[in-house]
Amino acid sequence: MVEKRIRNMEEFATVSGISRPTLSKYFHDPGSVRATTRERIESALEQYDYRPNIFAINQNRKLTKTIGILVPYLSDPFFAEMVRLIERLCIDAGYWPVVFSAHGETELENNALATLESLRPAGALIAPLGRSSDFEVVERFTEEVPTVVFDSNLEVGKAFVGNDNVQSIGLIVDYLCRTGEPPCFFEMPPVNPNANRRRDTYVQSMERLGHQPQVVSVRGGDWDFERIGLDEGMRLISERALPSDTILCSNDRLAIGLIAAAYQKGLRVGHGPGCALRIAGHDDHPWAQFSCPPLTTVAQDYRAVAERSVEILFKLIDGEDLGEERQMHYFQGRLVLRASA
Amino acid sequence: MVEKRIRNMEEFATVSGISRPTLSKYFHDPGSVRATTRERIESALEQYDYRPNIFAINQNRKLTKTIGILVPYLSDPFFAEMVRLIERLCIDAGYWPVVFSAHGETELENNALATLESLRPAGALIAPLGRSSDFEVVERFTEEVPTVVFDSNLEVGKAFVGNDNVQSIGLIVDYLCRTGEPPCFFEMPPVNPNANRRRDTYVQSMERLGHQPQVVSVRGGDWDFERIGLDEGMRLISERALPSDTILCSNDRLAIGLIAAAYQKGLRVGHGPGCALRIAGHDDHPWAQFSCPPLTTVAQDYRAVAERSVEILFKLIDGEDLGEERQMHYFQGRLVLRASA
DNA sequence: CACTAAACTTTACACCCGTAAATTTTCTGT
DNA sequence: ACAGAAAATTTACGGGTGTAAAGTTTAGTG
Repeated sequence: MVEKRIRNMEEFATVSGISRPTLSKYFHDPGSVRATTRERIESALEQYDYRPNIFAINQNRKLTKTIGILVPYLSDPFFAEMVRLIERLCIDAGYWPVVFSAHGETELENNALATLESLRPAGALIAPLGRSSDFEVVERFTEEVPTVVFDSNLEVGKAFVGNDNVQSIGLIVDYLCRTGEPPCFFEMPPVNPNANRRRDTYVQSMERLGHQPQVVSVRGGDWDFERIGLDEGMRLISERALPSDTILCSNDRLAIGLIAAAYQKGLRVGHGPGCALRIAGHDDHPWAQFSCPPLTTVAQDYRAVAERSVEILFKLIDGEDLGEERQMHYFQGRLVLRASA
Repeated sequence: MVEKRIRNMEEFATVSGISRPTLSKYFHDPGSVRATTRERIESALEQYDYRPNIFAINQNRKLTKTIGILVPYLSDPFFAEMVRLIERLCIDAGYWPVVFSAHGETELENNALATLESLRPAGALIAPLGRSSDFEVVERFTEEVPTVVFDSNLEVGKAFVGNDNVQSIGLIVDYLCRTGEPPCFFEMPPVNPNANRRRDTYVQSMERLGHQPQVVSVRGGDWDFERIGLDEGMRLISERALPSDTILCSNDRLAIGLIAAAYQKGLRVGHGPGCALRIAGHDDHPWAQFSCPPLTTVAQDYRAVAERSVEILFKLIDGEDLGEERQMHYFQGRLVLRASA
């Protein structure tokens, strides 16, 4: 590595003895220049530390290599895991993923979308806040940027990829009814369409099986799900307000909080003899297998959702026609039987 | 909102009746133009949807408003939480945080640093991988970009902010020795300097108190800590290989896995009568309070670390002289007594 | 109303790279 | 060795904004 700092492509052209337009071609696609030229450039790159200025590049390219990823709450292990998978797929495809979190707030989601749009990304993968999203803002964004919506099905963009909540909730309700007392449904005020869909499906599934649906709704409006599960769970147990000894939670985080509540109240959770409660969740969060007892739940197919989302986005970016209809891809949940129910 | 799309600042200058240099000043700092002018600009902004092109802005500014945040593993709840706090502080200060994760891999860390550097950020807050970081790459980065290192004290950059592991481990070792059988130390191959420091401090603390230190090291080299805690915990319990009934884990994630192992082996964890094991952790991870039983641990001061890191970075960015010496800020841990030990 | 400082406008150039067009060099196959 | 193709070079312009310099308008003061 030589002392001299290269400040722009012009200088690098001088020291490498390659013309600037050829260098520009090379940096855009190394395969587009002759092998001998490529070797000369690359040996120069080893001597002089130079990288093209990203801002100047993107200013002129209609199509940047940026892909925006927006999630409602990055500290939620579900989204953390989805982002991890998606990022990897983007990187491996030569894109540059940029992650934004709405931190659960409408205003920050709008900000993130605005910032993202001004980055002129090739495309975006977004999981909207849902209920508290500013619909028109999100819609306008999707009209400007090729976008795949995942997880939370806000009716915008050209495609949606997510979990088939009707199938997955049906699966676990069937299981719970088949193996013990029919479940009640434990939920908090829904933050997105998934939560509503899950509750409605629970009700329908119970009715289909000839049982009386019983929904337990507790307060709490932020993203601190385990806390809500714990606090409200403690209260419900104290007040003996749970209408069934089998509790299906709207999601795993709530279930983990509820399991903690049961533990602290001295109630044994599980399906064996001597157990007072059965608790089941939904999602198969990364932490679900480490609760005590491990959580029976329905696994969302994280990898399938991530892969299909990215796949469709790449098609959109490549200008492939996906037809007039808005595409919807639902992946089936998979029953994960552990000790809690 | 009017139909016509504004394509650049020139056009916006025409429609708003304000000259382009004044607009440029306004977008850089709204307070730098006269109130009447500001009002005219802002009323025009309501009519015409215009935002300056980020790429063109940053191409000319030596100092961008971008702040890079790099963590070793974004799905780790500790880092997810740190990123959440840091992002908020940056946004509130008018900066534009960009988050990168090394996904636990040296190569991706190097990539992220390279990408980040080419963004010409005003500054960066990085938690290096540590042991598997490419020291020279990280060092070179910190020479180019004002950087605050947090959590993992790689000896680079102008400042480090993190937890005082000597104090915090001393605290919990004291507590455990005072209230029951002296602890053994449960660790996996250290991924960063913190893990080493914690083990060494454990050994010293035990010797200081006149006890025989006993370190249980298990294999496992990735970031799947709970899994390691569970699998190796099951093995150790089966083989009766734990040298003490009190186990201090290198971090909370390991402890949560170990608690799950104890539960699955039918061992009661806690400090009451009838308990077979005491298990303690370190960090006060967001999930520590929801384990069964809730985890006794030492809380890192997340907020203090985030705030001090950002504060120092802003000073660095403002060109304040922090002196020749590399600054090191250690925050004290706080004992969090719950039911597990 | 005159004076002054602050704020604004006009003009012009810079930043770094993409890219098109015309020209020259190099490679490929016979 | 030679024609034709492929690839490189030279030249030139454009993109959207920052910013400096010089000139003009505005606001504030007495």
